[in-house]
Amino acid sequence: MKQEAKTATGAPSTLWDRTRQLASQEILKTALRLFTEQGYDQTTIAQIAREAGVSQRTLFRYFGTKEDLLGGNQHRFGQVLTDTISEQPAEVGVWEALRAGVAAVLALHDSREQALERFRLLHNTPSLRAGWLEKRLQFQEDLLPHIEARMDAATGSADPRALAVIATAFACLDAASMTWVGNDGNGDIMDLYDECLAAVRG
Amino acid sequence: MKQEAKTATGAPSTLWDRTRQLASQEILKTALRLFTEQGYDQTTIAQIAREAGVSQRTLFRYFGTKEDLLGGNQHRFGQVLTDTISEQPAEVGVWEALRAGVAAVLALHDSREQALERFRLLHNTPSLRAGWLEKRLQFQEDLLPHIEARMDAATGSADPRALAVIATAFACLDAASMTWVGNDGNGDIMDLYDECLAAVRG
DNA sequence: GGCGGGTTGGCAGCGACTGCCAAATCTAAT
DNA sequence: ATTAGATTTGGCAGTCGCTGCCAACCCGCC
Repeated sequence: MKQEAKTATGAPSTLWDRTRQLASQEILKTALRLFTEQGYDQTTIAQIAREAGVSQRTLFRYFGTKEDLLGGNQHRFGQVLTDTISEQPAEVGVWEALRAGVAAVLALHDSREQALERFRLLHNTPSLRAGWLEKRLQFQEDLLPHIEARMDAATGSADPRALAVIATAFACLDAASMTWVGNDGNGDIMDLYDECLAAVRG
Repeated sequence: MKQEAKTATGAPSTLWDRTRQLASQEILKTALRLFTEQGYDQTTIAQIAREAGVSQRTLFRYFGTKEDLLGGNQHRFGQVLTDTISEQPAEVGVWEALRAGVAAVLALHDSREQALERFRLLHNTPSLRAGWLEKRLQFQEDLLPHIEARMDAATGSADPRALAVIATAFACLDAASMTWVGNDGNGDIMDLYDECLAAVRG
């Protein structure tokens, strides 16, 4: 296992890796199809593996958990988030920096339809929501030092303010996306996000 | 199992229910002890059942999931929250009403030590955190109409503001309790909560 | 052709959780 | 007291997500 040349594109070199990637995509596609067709909880790993033409064991080697099959490369979300925020010029305020990060993450989706589909699945499946929220917690933790640096906050643990600001940003994103889904994808999420923040910061 | 008992007049009357309640408490106590002793994930249902003197099957009949063993009254949290908030006089603002609800819920814990113990378990065990967050989502949903009524918000789903306010309150509670745990229970959570809210609302 | 490193698949097993069924128990009526 | 009826309990098997282990396999390389 050697992952070099990440980020898609170009030459995956060895034919081997190409096969791997193909299998990976096939699994992902099958999983997403079954999830939307019959629901997340009603779809078993065994079924996905069978229809994708791999063994269960191999499926688990590609994707460690069932949640990972949702495709979202959710770990990339965190990467993009922290990267975008840390790239903001120093004089940019915390709220603006966070807004930029949120926008960058939202821009990751291929299409509005795909985003809506995923969001809907996420919001309507309790077991998925839980996992997502947990991942969000990880993001918050990763973001902490960057935000603390932008405030006059000490990095000690006695100051909850940076954490509160981050959590609030996520809370607004949550409220916005939930409303967005409820509206069947009409309107712009970022507008809703701004509206939420305005309501909170009065 | 037991015999005799004509204690006339308890509110719960039937000796039967009393036995049930006893068993329930025994299970809860055993579970909490084992959780703090060896960690949540390292404790199996089989072990709890064995040490509590009931069958696995019965344990699952009392508490539907392992998470429920953490302190059964989490569903009461939601009750107290919504009750407290809806009891606030109409002229009280949303933030104040939410603050009252948070304070009421925090007052539910028997002691500071117990609260700290539970919070620590919650914050340090990923699987537990996820479940807790999901329950919080339910609370948010239950709270929505009450908060919307206090704002000029329409009850339609197009307005994310009420949701954002609620989610922000929870976010601040999160940040506060996390900091509190990090500080080994020193200080008052409500002070931290106020600090968080101040940082967010400028 | 043969070799070594990474990959695959199957199998057994764990832990949470559920359905089913029979035995033990409590409650109420005879 | 002795029934009958409604509950509760425990055990057993089975599902589902997930992991460890091991043999078979496929690749590029000598």
